[in-house]
Amino acid sequence: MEKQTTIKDIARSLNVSTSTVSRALRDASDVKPATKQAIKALAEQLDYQPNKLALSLLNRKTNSIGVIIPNLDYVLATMVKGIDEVALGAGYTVMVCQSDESFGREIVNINRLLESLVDGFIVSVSSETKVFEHIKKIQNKKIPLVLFDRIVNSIKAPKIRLDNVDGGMQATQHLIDQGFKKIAILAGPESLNISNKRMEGYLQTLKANHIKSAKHFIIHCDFNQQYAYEATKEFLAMKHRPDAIFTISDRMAIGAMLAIKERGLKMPDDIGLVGFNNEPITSLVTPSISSVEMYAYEIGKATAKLFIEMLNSEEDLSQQEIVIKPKLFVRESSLRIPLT
Amino acid sequence: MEKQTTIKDIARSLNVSTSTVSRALRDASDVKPATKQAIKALAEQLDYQPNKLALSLLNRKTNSIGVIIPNLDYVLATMVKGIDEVALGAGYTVMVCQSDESFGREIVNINRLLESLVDGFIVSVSSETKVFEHIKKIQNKKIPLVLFDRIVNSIKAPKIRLDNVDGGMQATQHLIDQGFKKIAILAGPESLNISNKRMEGYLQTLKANHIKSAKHFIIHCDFNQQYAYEATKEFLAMKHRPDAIFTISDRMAIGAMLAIKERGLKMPDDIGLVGFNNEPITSLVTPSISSVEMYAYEIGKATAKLFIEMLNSEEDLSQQEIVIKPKLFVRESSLRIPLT
DNA sequence: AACCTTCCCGGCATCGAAACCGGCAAATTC
DNA sequence: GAATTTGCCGGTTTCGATGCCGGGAAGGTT
Repeated sequence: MEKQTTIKDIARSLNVSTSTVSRALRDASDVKPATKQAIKALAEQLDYQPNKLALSLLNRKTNSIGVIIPNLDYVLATMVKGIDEVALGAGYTVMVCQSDESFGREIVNINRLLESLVDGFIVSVSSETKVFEHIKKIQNKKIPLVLFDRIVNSIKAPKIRLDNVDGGMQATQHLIDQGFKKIAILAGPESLNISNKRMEGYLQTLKANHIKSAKHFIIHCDFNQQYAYEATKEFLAMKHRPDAIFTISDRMAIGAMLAIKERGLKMPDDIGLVGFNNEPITSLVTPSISSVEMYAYEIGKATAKLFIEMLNSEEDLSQQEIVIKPKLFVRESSLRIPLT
Repeated sequence: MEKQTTIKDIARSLNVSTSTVSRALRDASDVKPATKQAIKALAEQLDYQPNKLALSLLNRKTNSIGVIIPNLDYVLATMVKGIDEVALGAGYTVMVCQSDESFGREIVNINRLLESLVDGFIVSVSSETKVFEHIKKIQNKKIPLVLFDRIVNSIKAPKIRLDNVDGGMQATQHLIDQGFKKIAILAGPESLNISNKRMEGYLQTLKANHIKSAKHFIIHCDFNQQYAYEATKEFLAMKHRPDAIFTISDRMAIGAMLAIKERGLKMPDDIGLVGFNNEPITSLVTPSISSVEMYAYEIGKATAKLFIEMLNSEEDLSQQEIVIKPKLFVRESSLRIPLT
C-alpha cells in the first residue's frame, strides 16, 4: 500500500497552503481562478481522492451502515439486496456482518462496528440471541438502530417486519378450507418472535374454526432441514398422526417433504404441507409446495428507507413499526379442492 | 449519536495528560500503579472505546477487507461465509459489496471502498465486466488484491479458483460413460472465465473420446433459469436433438429440467442432465440432478487465508494460484448404468 | 494622503490516539 | 555528597482535511 496523494502534496508542489487547496477543490469562491485551475489540474493528474477517514474523524460521520444478520440464506440475502439498493442510492456504504446464528459472533460483530465505524445499525437477531445487552449498548451510545424481520419487542426502536400472524393464519385457514382436520405445526426456535407469531396465527385460526389445538401437534425445532425431517418422522409415527403440516420455513418444509416421501405418503391426498418464505425451490420440487411469500426484497428496501429517514429526521421514530402483508401461494402439496 | 468518551475526557477528569491515559490503557510500564488503576477504572465506567477512525488515520490501516462479489446466490454466500470465518478470526472486519452483476455497480463499490476504507480487496467480477480498469486502479494504488472464483487471467494477482476444466471433464466423461452420445452444453456468458473453462473441459473430453463437437450443441446464456429454459427448448426442438445436456450451473440445470419435463421427456432415459455447483436443490428435485461440487466454503476460506498471508508477507505472491479440485456427485438425472 | 473594500491566501485549531522526546523528582550508586 | 539511574508524566507532533480568523495587497473613494 503506497501513500495516497494528499492535499499537502498538492500544496507543496504548487507553493500554496493546504487551506487554499482545500478551498479550490471544494470550489469555494475566494480562490483566484488561475490558482484554482492549477490545483484542480494537479489533483486530477495525481488522481487525488480525499481521505474518507480524516473526514469521518472530523465530521463524526462515516456514511456507512452496519447490517447485522444471522446468516445469508435466500431470504436474508434478498433482504440485503433491498437494503443495498436503497442505501447505495442514498450514498451509504453497507457493511454486512453475518453472525452464523451465533450469539457470540453477533456480539463480536456489533462491537467491532461500534468502534466508530458506522453511523447506525440495521439488525436482525440470531436464533441464539435471548438477551439483548449488546443491542441496548447501541442505543445507550445514541447510535441509530432499526430492527427488521427478526425483531425484538422489548427494544424500543423502529421496526420493519412481516405480519407473521397473518401469514400463519393464511396458511392454516387454507389447510382447513382444503378439508384437512388434524393440522400440525413445525415451529421454529421458541426464542424467535417470527416463529411464535406464525404459530400464534396458526392457533388463532384453529380456534376461530373451532378446532382444538393439540400440544403434541406442535414441535419446535431449529431452522434446519435435518431437524425438520426428524420432527416430521415423529409426527408420522403417531397413532393418530396429523393429516397436514404447516412449517414456518421452506427449508423445514423440504425436510418434512423428505420424511413424508420416505414414509410412502402422498401429498396432498394423505397429508398436506404448507411452507413459509416462498423460496424458488417450492415450485421446483415434486409435488410443488404451497408457501407464504414474505416479500423479502420489499422488506429490505423499506428497512433502509426507514433507517435513512431516521438519520435525517429529528422526530422520534422509535414507535414506528412497518408491517408487510404476506401472501400465500397455493401449490400441489396442499391443493385438494381446485381453487375457484 | 452522542459524543463518545475519548482519552481527553478521561485525562481532564483525572487531571493527567492524554499521554498518560494512553499509556495506562495500553498497559505501558511507566505509569504509577495507582494512576493506572484510576484511569482504567474510569475508562471502564465511561465505557471507553478507542476511536478506530483516529487509529486508522494514524496507522494507515483499517483492519477491514473489501469483498466485491457479483451477487449473493447460494455459492457466493457460501464463499463469503468462508471468507468471513477466516477474516474474523484474524481480526479483520469484512465489507461485503455485491454488484448485482452490474459493471457500473462494481465500479461504484470499488471506488467507494478505495477511499481509504479498506486494507485490501477480495474480488470476484460480475458477468458484465469486460474491461478491468477499475481493478487495475486498485493495483496502481498498490493496495493488496486477491481474485477468487470468477478470476481474470489478464490481471497479475494471487488467485483462488476451482479447476473448472476438470469439472467440465468430469461431467462430460461421466455422461459418455453412461452411454450418452450427443452431449450438448449450456454454457454461461462468454465473458466469464469460469464459463469458458468448464466448456473447455467439455470440448477436451469429447475430443479425447473421439466425439465430434457440434457448434449447434453449444448455447451461451446468462446464469439464469429462464434463459436456460428457453435455450433448452431450442435444443429439444432440433431435428437431431442432444441426448444429454451439461449445464454449467445448477440454476441453469433447473431451467433445463423444466423444459425437458414440459416436453414430456424422461431423465435419464430420454435425456441426461448434469449441473454444476452441487446446490442442495439438486438432490431435492425429481429426478435428482447430478452436479459438480465446487467446495465453495473451502474456496472462501482459502481466499481469505491467502489474502492475509499476502498482507503479512513481503514476498510477491502475485503468481500464486490456488486451484481447488471439484467432484461430481452422480444422481438420477444422468445415471443409466449403476455405478460400481 | 488617509481610509475602506474586495480579493486572495496563510496560520492555527480541530477531530482522537499514539510515538517520541524531554524533564523533574526520588532513589540508588560510588 | 555528588552523580547517575529509574519512575513517572507532560508537551508536541503526526495522520488528512476543513473552518475560522486575520492579514497583506491592490484598487477605489473622499
